[in-house]
Amino acid sequence: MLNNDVYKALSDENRRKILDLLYEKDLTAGEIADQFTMSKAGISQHLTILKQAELVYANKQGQYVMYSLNTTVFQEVVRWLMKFNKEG
Amino acid sequence: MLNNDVYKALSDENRRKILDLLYEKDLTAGEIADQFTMSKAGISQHLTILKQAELVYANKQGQYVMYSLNTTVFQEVVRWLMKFNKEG
DNA sequence: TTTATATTTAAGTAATTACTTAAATACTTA
DNA sequence: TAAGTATTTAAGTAATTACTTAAATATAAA
Repeated sequence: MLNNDVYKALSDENRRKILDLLYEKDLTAGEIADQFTMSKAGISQHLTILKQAELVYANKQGQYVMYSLNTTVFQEVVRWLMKFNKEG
Repeated sequence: MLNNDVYKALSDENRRKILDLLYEKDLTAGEIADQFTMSKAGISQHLTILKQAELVYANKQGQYVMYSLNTTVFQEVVRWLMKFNKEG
């Protein structure tokens, strides 16, 4: 995991929205795409970036790919940001 | 403050390094630039992006501009990230 | 007031990013 | 096996980003 990949992944509004959706529940690529006006291919590319940053897991289930959050990487970002935060 | 500006600002490695430097102590634009191989103009542009995201303050002191952290905005980012964090 | 120093702004450019559509791949079901 | 559905990959493009150098602005000091 490259630290830079995580911040780059988080820098896109659509990708942050994907994370918000996955926070509610696990979703297939198609279910995620349904929440956007963008093409499925575009969403697939965003999912690849999130996967590479290790912010999400992808599990093939038959012809579907189920996406879920990988919460472990968020910690590192929070840890770095927390040091700037008055409230610790 | 636009939320998106903050994530965009944090997505660049050089800008994160600037924040790390300012965490140690307040610095003038020139002192910051001295820590990089990049041109002073390039650093000035990065500082503008950090200012716009309200991650730093800029205070003119004579011919110098003293930069310092604005810690308040970090909180919002931490708050969003924390929800994804098991330990949050 | 001239000269030097600090910083920003402007203009241009190369690289990267976020998309698109079309084609390919993988699986399911008739 | 053929056809349908889900997803990814490829190829192309427009917009954005991160830089550069040169010029402009502001202050300080000779």
